[in-house]
Amino acid sequence: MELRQLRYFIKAKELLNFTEAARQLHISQSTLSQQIGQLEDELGVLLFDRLGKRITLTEAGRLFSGYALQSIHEAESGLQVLRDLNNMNTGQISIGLTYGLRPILAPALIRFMQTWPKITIQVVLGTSAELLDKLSHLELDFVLTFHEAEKEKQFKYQLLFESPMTLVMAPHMPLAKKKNVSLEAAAELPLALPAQGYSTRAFISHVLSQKNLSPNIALEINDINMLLEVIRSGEWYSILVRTSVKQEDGVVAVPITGKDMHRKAMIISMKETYEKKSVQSFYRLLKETSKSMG
Amino acid sequence: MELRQLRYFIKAKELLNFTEAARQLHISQSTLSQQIGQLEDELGVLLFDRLGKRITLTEAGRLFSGYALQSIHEAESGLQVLRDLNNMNTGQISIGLTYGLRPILAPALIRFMQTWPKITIQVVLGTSAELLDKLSHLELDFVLTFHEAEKEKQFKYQLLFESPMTLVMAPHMPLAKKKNVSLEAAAELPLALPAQGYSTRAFISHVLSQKNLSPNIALEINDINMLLEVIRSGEWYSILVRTSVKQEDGVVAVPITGKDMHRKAMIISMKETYEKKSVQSFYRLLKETSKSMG
DNA sequence: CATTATTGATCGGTTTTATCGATGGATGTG
DNA sequence: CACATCCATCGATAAAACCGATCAATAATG
Repeated sequence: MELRQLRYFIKAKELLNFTEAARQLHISQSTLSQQIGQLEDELGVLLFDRLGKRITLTEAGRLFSGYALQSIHEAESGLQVLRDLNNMNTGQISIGLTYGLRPILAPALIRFMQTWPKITIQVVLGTSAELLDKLSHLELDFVLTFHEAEKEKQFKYQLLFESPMTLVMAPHMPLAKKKNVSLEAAAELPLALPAQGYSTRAFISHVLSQKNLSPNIALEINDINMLLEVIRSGEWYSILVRTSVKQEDGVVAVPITGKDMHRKAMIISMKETYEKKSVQSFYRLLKETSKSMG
Repeated sequence: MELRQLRYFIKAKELLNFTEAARQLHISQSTLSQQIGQLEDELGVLLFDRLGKRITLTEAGRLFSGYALQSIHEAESGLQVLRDLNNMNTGQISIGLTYGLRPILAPALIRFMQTWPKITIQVVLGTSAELLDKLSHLELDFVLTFHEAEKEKQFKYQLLFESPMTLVMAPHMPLAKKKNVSLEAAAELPLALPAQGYSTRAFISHVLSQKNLSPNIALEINDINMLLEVIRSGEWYSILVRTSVKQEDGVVAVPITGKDMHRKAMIISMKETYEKKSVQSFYRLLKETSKSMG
């Protein structure tokens, strides 16, 4: 059993396709097939079921993959520790980001890349659930998302800021001059909301159902920028976290009243794994950037 | 970086002697030297300081070794999981044992070897501190020891039984017929005690100093059997946990009064690491064996 | 202090093995 | 039914792990 074989196995497990996995690993398909076979021989069990051309993970493969992943991760953490020790400042950071928090990451990202030019950064957009799943599989260094639910034991949570939910509309709308607006009033309006799957949408649905309100949802859009464009037209209203809306978007955001009508922006990372110097530095940048937010 | 290299590194780190490490790894010294060198090249740091013929771990080596060990351990846990899944019932168990608990392990060991004939068992005798150190370095599956001090977060504790401290003497001594005896009385007697380093000795010293008693220690012996032999002569008394003394030893054990005068026999293992089926079975045997104890 | 033994690094040469391209069988797909 | 796609297998090749011999440095010994 060698780390090389574990790496091959993990990639094959992720893609469930030897040909593609071999391509991504920069080896030939035959090599991958042989190395997986060799690993299976050594372990004494099949890791994949070969049903003709399709392959699926066996129960053994599922059990083993967690340990394989952890083994690889420990070795790479060791490497990273030594890099940090020597201030090599190289390596990669993988960040999970939900759509609503994009405006937060951008400025921090720019400042980070100026101080850590040799670090490669990968940003993965996705839903909160998807990203936390990736995080727990050690595919991400941390996740930036809104989070109010109960905390899981395996994760570490750092609060960045709290931000109120706002009713978003074109500047010329009558409500635009109000200091705030009630959720009940908002539910009556023709709404254009982020599509299902977005954490903001789930949050809105949750608070509405708690108050037994059935909103007037006229439009669902998969993209925040397009959503804002639609709002600017003045036909519809939307409900978004205030920090999702920037000044230059040309819309007005009026806070919605109520004690639960604010969201908590969090950095979520794995507890009890080595945290690279560069990642720690990124946390500081995010917290500084966030001071003015909320 | 491959597991092979990590295994070589760990062995070299343990022995701080490449020649001997290579011998134990069944490879030549030149191979070990090359593989360590290759690993160091890849990591970009020296893991060992070469001061002529002596080698010592560098700071980098110290940092890295924890991750290397963990990486190897995860891979081997994965292997063990699959063996358990297939009821292969092979492998090795390493047990840390303190002297005072030898009588507990022996019967469980015999029954275990009857039901799990293909499992190799390694028993390591040592002081509690030594063994817990080995445990935390994943060199042992579990440790069998008396333990009253506070619990450490990384360990899991399973209570086997509690057993009173007793005054041990030859059967013909006057005190031998008493139901119990006070610590104060015991401190006056000529005592033959286990030597420094034994957990029982540390415990005795601790309770005596708490009561401001200075005992009359006439003899210190490094071996429980020899200690008992000396006691049988009738010249001295000793203080031991009751379970350390068997019927056939030909001595009498009279409980010492006082609420803290009993010791807790524990199974201590690592939290959050995979526990082999065979080890779990060993726990059950130990608990059954212990029911009659205390 | 000179001698000897021991240790780790290095250098060719050998063996092992990881890898590749080609091929074939199996299985979906149009 | 032809066709594309996927994984396993085979022989050949390149890479690497490994070994024995040797050397320099150092510790141990008399």
